[in-house]
Amino acid sequence: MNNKLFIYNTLSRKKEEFTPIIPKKVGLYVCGPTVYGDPHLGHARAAITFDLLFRYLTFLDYKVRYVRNITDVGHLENDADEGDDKIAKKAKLDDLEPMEVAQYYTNRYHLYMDQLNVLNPSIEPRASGHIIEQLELVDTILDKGFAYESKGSVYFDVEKYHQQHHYGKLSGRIIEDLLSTTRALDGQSEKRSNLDFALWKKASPEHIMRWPSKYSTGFPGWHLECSAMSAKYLGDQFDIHGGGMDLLFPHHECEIAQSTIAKGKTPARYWMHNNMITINGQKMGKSLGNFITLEEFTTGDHAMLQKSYSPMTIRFFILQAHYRSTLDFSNEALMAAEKGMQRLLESLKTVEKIAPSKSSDFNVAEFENNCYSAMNDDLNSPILIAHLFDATRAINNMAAGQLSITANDLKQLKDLLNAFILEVLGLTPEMESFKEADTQLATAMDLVLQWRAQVKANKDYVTADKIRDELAKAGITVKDGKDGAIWEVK
RNA sequence: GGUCGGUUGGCCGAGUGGUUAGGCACCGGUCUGCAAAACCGUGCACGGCGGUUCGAAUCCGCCACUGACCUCCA
Repeated sequence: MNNKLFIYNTLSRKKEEFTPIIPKKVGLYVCGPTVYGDPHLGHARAAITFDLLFRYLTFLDYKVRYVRNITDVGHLENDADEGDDKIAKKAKLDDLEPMEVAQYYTNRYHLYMDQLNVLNPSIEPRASGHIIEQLELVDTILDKGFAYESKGSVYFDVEKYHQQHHYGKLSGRIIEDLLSTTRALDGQSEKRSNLDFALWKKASPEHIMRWPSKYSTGFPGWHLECSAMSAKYLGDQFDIHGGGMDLLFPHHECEIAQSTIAKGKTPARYWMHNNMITINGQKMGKSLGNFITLEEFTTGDHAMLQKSYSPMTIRFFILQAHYRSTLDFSNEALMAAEKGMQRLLESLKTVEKIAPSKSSDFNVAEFENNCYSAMNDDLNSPILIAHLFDATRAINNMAAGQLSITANDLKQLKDLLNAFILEVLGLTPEMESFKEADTQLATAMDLVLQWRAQVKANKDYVTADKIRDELAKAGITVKDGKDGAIWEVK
């Protein structure tokens, strides 16, 4: 149906046809993690959502520069009167250098992104490496008269901005409502208005992460880093800005305000936001402390988890829901995803065994069209997966001789499966067997199963069943297949 | 309180003004010494009340419940 890519733009609240500023090139900026904790399921969703976008744009032959930052400074702790940022606070608790903490969690983030088969961005800038650029932005905004100094800190003047521009154009916030409902926080006496946000924050004496500036020794405000780094690597205006829905306000709204003043334009033309993962209907996140880390998923070591789940299962679980919908965590849903994914991936092997016929019962052109239409409709991965399951059933029927396909169609079908399952969705069969093989056990099991096969050949089923039962008690499941028995450790 | 969203069969989760989403589970079947696995097949739905319409789960209104943001968060 649609041969053009449409994406939902939060700015217009509509699906819009995607047209890049420069033909065939895309500038993409996504808010990355704050590295002061282990990556959890929520991080996986954001990363996979924009990995899907990155992969699909690349698949469509766009040259994409994908920038995803690492936030290693600047987040103000809401309960920290002294203006500590999160990383510094954690560092003191752990008695480590702040940068050591940031590096540790950056490494952890990379480790789990690799396991999820999330591609590396083109550039992964760190906020701490762009203090100079951020200070330049502070200067510019001050020069233009939309910021003011107060006790060594610099704040953005939201009310003045709103007189000439629209503060709330992205989030739909109404400034009058915000003024009456914004909470009074500590340290706000320095600000002219509750709505004003920090561009530069003076560091308290015990604050470790600090940089010199003409305003004070301090650190940049959180919203500034994305404005500075996106402009540096993608230009004053670029194509797509992504992030979690929870960043919509105030983070992205503030980015727009800063860039509008400093650069004279809205930084990005398309704003995309992934929805949250919920657990028992509530957002999974730090605030509620109800998050499950990616490590816990792979070990199964969490009270909420009935078993361990592979990173690929998590990836598939996330891709089975549309990125703008909430996705509810449950063991049942995870296990369903696990089984479904295995069936889907198995089709890649099954399709290799099909013998072509003179005629086709399978409409490859329609299948191809369905796959593209699904992705072109705002990256509708669940619909794409549904079509892939339709193909899986057809393939199984072909392998069973119930349906036929010509050699030409078969070739196309294989290509499409590889393209959409491996390249676009980024699922990898190899990573399924990520549990390291125990070769000694494997050797012993081979021996046992050979013996059992002999016993079975002699129709000594009592012994054969005894072997199977005893192994089951030891946690090893034996399944008799057509080509001999297979086993797995539970 | 303000702003915006959601409510789909046992579970997860798409979508559309009239035609089967899909997965998992269940049930039936094929296969198997048996079982499991695998494969094939079937059934079950659109929060409540009104309205618009030839026809609404899909559009509109009201109600109920629920979530996100408004403070760091993917």
